[in-house]
Amino acid sequence: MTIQPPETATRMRSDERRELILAAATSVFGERGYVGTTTDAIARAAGVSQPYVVRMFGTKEALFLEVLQRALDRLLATFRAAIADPTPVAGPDDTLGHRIGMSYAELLLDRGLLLSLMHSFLLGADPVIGAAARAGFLSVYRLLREEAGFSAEETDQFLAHGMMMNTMVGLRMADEYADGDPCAKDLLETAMPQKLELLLRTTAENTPA
Amino acid sequence: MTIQPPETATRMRSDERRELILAAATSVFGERGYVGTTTDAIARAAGVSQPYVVRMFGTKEALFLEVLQRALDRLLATFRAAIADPTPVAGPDDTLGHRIGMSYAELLLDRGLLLSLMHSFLLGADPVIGAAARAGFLSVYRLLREEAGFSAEETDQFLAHGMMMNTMVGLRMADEYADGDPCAKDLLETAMPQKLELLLRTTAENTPA
DNA sequence: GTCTATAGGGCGATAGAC
DNA sequence: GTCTATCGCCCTATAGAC
Repeated sequence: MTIQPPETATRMRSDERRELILAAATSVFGERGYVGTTTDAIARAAGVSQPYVVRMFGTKEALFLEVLQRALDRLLATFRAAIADPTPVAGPDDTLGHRIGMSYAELLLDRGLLLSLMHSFLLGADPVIGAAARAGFLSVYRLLREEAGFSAEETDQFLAHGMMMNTMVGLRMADEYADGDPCAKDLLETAMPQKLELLLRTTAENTPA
Repeated sequence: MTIQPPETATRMRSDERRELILAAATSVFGERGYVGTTTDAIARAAGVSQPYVVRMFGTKEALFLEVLQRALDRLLATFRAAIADPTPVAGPDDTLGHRIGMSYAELLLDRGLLLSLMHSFLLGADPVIGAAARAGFLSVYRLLREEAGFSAEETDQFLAHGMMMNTMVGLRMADEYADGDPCAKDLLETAMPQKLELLLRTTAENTPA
């Protein structure tokens, strides 16, 4: 009883593996979507065997649901931090909307997080994933209304531009920008002001598809 | 030479079948996405055999690309008609943005059209589909800027709310609305003013998944 | 032109060794 | 706890009859 039970060390390791797999799954799900992702691709990205991934989470669907829940928790926590943080952001626009918007854009750095959510938003017809996705979206809506104090119109503006940003990321529109397309340049500079640099950084890392 | 060649009658029929399959494919792709859709599901929806679908379009990918192209052509034509149409719409808001926005919402009646496009917008990592999706999105952007005369900011607003609407449809958020969720009610009434009735009509038809 | 039958490959999940 | 091996299913695409 004086020493830790022997399982502790291994369980620690197991938890780390779990986090590693969840991170890999978030990335791959974000890139290829729920159906387009194979448990083998996740396993390779995490450096483990495919059956191990399935064993640890039961099913591919359960794994995706956990990725969604983590992404949502992270998103809500980020917004709450932005609401609570009294530090003003750089630049002339220091509204709460802008602060939360910038914190949203920073989530781009977590590879696949916003895209995994976005993919779930198109799976509303799926009885399990669709229900989770709707509940998740509504919880974000509620936070903005009730905790950030946004009006219905402000919330709509905020969410619409969030969906636009997710779409730009999903489209890999930054590739056109990098190729010098002037149209893509206008589009991205207007759709993601002050966030474009962040996007381009993320894209460079994600190049090896 | 006085009579039509005998192929004509059958070719007519073949074209009708082709349109039938394209309509079915648009619906199913919109509902389940590119990867989640089986050629067999499309075939059943169109009342033909699965190999016939593949034979007619070569591959599932080629079929999806044709669905995308048709959807895009339809979208661009709809916008051009709204720009050219001098008839004012009902209600106090008779800006060009509102007219085009309403014409966009009417595309909801074509089952799966906007959702098939939206699904392609998340497949930017796919070398073939991603390239087509980016080009398609940019062609819409160009039309709004050059033909509708929108500023960069107006275009951003328009597109952002379009993506928001697509997301609401993909999420089946109207189901929550129908279940009486007050949060979903606020959300939808603000995100899709004057278009909600249109959405609810579409959803009712799409109930059998 | 449209079908039935089926090949061929890939995927999620299970069994079982270590 | 993690692996290798493998089952069984499903899906795209092809072959070939009518």
